[in-house]
Amino acid sequence: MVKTETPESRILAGARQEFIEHGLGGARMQAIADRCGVNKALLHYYFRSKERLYQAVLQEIVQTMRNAIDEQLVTMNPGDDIRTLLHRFIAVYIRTLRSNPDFPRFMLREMADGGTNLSELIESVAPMLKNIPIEINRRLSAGMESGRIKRISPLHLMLNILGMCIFTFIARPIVIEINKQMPLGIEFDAAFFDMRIETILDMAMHGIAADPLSDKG
Amino acid sequence: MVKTETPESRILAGARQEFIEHGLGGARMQAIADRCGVNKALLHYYFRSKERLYQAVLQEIVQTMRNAIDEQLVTMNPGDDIRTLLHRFIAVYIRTLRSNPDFPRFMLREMADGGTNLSELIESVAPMLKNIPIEINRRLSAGMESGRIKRISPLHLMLNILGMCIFTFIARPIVIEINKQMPLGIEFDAAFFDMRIETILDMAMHGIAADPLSDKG
DNA sequence: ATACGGTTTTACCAAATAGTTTAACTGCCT
DNA sequence: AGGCAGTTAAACTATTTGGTAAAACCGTAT
Repeated sequence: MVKTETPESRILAGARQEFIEHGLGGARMQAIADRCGVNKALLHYYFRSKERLYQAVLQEIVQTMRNAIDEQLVTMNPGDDIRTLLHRFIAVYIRTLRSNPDFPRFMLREMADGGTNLSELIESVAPMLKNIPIEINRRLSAGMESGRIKRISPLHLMLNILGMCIFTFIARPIVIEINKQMPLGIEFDAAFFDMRIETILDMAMHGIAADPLSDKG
Repeated sequence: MVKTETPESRILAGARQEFIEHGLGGARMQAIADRCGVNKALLHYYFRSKERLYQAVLQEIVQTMRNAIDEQLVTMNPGDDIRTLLHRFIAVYIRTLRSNPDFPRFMLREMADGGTNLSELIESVAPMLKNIPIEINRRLSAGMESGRIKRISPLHLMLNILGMCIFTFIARPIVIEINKQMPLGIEFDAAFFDMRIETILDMAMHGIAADPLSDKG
């Protein structure tokens, strides 16, 4: 008799949607209640206040992301070369965000609001922002010394890679809108995201390789 | 006797700040009035409602961006090669956003809110999203046929370049926060943004050059 | 049946807030 | 002085909304 759908979980689900769509300030408790077909009083019964409910939702999302990423990271082997590392890194990002398409929107709003929970969010993304870059940086340093990899600021490299990954999802509504105005036949399907991974990896690898072209002074 | 500071302009300035910091829903008319040392009634005297005031602010921001970009674009010459075009494109983006650091924040919130005004925003950014890419695409096609440039989807290329440019500003609060937790001596100064332009251009150019490395099947 | 936890219903409170109104004030022009 | 546009002050309305209170409802286990 395992209840797969407790009132709490239903409320959390409804609240998550509402918060994602309208943010903390814009969300309405009544709307949340309506979403999950539950009485407004029950929201306060389970979660003391709107603020606490929001925190619960935040925690849930962060936890989901953390798990998804950790799950993928265990496949990362210290013996892998830089290309494999970057590939894994990029794939983790794209795939995890793809299966949690709400996360970027949620995070963007948090950031736009000045994000009181920003540091918490950052900490939750620490595995991505710290551990992996450190591992990658080690390969980079080695590569630089051996001359196979060009001197590049790790920060800039990370900004570039993360930007290419995350912007994919940020631009989604824009691309869809443009697609409406002048159809380009763009679909956000599995193939698209796989192509994204390959393209980003390719650009990153060529970007860090020691100058194969001599179009720079 | 030119009034450089009309009541309207003062109100718009105050409103812009308030809307940027708290969004349409979060902004308070009283707070706007306080910001510019003006009576609340005057807000309604000049701008009928909160919604209209917001629209006015939106228009102002969009116009500012459009002007800044147009201004830079006139320097773009059809005879320029792909590298020059990309450099100009990237520089316009970085520099324009840098001198209007509020814009990304404002736009992100608009997008997070589902952006009723999104299509308008997109149209305003059309010169960047359409005209230039078209010009660049022409060079790309020519380069691809001649074999100097590798086959790459223009959409993916644009997502990559725009991502690297825009994420610079999106990540700003994150980088600052991380810098607090473990100081890396990162400054968002002119040198940093110039370096950003060079790095992005470099990565983009190497990314599109016909395979100089053979690390791909 | 009955006692109980979870749930609903309904009504209500208190605070915040957009917007209105009206009278008074202020500087400027004639 | 008198008038006028711009501006302020302050009280007020109407509405929304988070949160509370209390009574009733309902299924279930004892």
